[in-house]
Amino acid sequence: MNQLEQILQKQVKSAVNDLYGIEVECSSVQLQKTKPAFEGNITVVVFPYVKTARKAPQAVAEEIGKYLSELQESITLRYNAVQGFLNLVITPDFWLKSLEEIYRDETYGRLPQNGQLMMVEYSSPNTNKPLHLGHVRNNLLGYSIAKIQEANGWQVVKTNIVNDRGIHICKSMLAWQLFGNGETPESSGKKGDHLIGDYYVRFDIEYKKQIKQLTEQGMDEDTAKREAPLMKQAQQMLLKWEQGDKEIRQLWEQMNSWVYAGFDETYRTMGVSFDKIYYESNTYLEGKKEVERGLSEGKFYRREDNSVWADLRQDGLDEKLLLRQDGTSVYITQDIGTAKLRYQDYPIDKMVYVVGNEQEYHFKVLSLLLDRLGFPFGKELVHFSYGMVELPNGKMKSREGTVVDADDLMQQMIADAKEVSKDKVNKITDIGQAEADEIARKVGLGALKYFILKVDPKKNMLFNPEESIDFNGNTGPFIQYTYARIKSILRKNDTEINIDATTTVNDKEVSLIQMLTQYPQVVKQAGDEFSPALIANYTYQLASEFNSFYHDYSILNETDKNIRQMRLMLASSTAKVLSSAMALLGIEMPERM
RNA sequence: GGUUCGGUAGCUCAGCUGGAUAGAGCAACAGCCUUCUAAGCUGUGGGUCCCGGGUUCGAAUCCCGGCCGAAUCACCA
Repeated sequence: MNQLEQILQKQVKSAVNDLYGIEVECSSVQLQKTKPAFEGNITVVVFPYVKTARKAPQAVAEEIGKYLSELQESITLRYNAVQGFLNLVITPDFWLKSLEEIYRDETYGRLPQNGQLMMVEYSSPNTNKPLHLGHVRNNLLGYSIAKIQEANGWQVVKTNIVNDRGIHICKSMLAWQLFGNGETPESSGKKGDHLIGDYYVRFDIEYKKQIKQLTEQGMDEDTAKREAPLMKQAQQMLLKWEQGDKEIRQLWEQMNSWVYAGFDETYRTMGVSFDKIYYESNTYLEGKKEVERGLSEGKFYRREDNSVWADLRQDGLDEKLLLRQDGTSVYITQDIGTAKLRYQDYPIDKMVYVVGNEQEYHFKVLSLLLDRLGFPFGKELVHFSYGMVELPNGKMKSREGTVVDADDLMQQMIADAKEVSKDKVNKITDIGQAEADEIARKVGLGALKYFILKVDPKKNMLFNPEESIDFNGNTGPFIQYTYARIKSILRKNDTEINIDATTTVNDKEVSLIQMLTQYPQVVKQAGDEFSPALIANYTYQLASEFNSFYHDYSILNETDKNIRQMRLMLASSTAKVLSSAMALLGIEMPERM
């Protein structure tokens, strides 16, 4: 709800009351942006009043229009009525005042602190393989959501739960032990996470060989999978890990440290960060304790085989295993422990889990279990569920080698940006190699981030590795470029930026100002709906609108001083909003490109 | 099979809390740089908004029923 809408809703409310005796809520007054085919900035939809008014839509629109334009405090310059649509042209004075307010507001678009704390969990990698495109979507969404909620007044704690234990890690460790010959990141020059990932793949290859061998000897496949020596060894290793075997723990710590160094580098390149990192190796025992407590309080039950279960049938779900018969914990058990520790560490008012939609069932169960265990936050948790990234031939599968590696992808994007910008940047003669590299980095990553974030998070999205991500059109670089052009103008301006109340504004200027006034609502809505895509699409429209204005009108060469000043203010405000909005997406803006 | 989500231009996506003639980008075609950065701007062509009913002044949008696709319903995480 911005100022324009507030004023008009109030005025329309009193109009229909005075004219027809209809009582309406301000919020029920329907306003929309005027379609380009008609003259006007904003349109009042009068259909809701025609029945009670017992007049034709056209007449009602005319009457309300007349009323609005004749008010003492009217902001309506002209109006026209078409069918049931009342199109209003708002006074230049109103637009100029709005522009100046935006220009002067240092924190435009940000809501004041609401005094509440939101924790956002995202990323949550396994430590047995490097990050891929699926993780990239997760990380970008998580980081952006954190920024957006901050702008909406929340104190945000970004957190990461690292899945650093379990059979999958043992597989990598075992393969390294058996086939690694002591290879290290240093000795091989590989990034730590990639090194470990290679051994995870190696395990799978050798494991499959063993299965094949066993089935050829006449064993059925399921048995072969269980009986393969490698699998047995991996399970053995997991058991030793749980028992705290020194040698295994040491190996585990060694390999994890390599992976973390690799992840840190990926996160740094991606530009995401965390305020607090949790490790499942530290939280799963807490989870087991909570399950034991629930058991003793009669909230869960033990089967004859010693396994522990929760009965969720009354909630429309099924029974859920919480502890295996050997007492080891499962995925959900760890999440219970992690949740408990987090609430011990922080006064969390809202907990958000950025996790793919494949885990919707999991979070329904988690919510119910936490609630049942007496945690007041159980019911309130938010599973920010996003869609998968698909390749042209379907889902990414690590085993089939169809994953798009995060590091490779980012480097490729930066290289592409370098290629594209080579000629263009050369036009600006004083850009050196260092700045050129920095520009390529921002542009390449900007293209990637925008490409991913502009899509509605709920939906699955398609990535075709064969087609490079665009740098033209509805893209990150388009917006960065618009920003760089404005900054170029502002650098060349040496006059003070002020505004004169008698200045005129043309259609394109009004359109731009109007779009700028919508920014706070967009931020609010993006926060309410957890949707960076709303920010992305708004930013594109704003940049697009500016480019059209830029093409048609000169700023620095405008001879009318008042108009020039107003345009400088408009350009500056546009740059401010563009960069503010892109920051909410985690996208950096180059000053030149 | 149950549940959830999706189906809009050749492709990738907006629009979905009901409003005017359904929008962008890419791709195709035609124009615009001696003028603040052409990663830009302007124009042309391109649609059974999956199908069928219903609700009403009005439906891509809401409801019901189909069809198609995805996810999930693990002692994997």
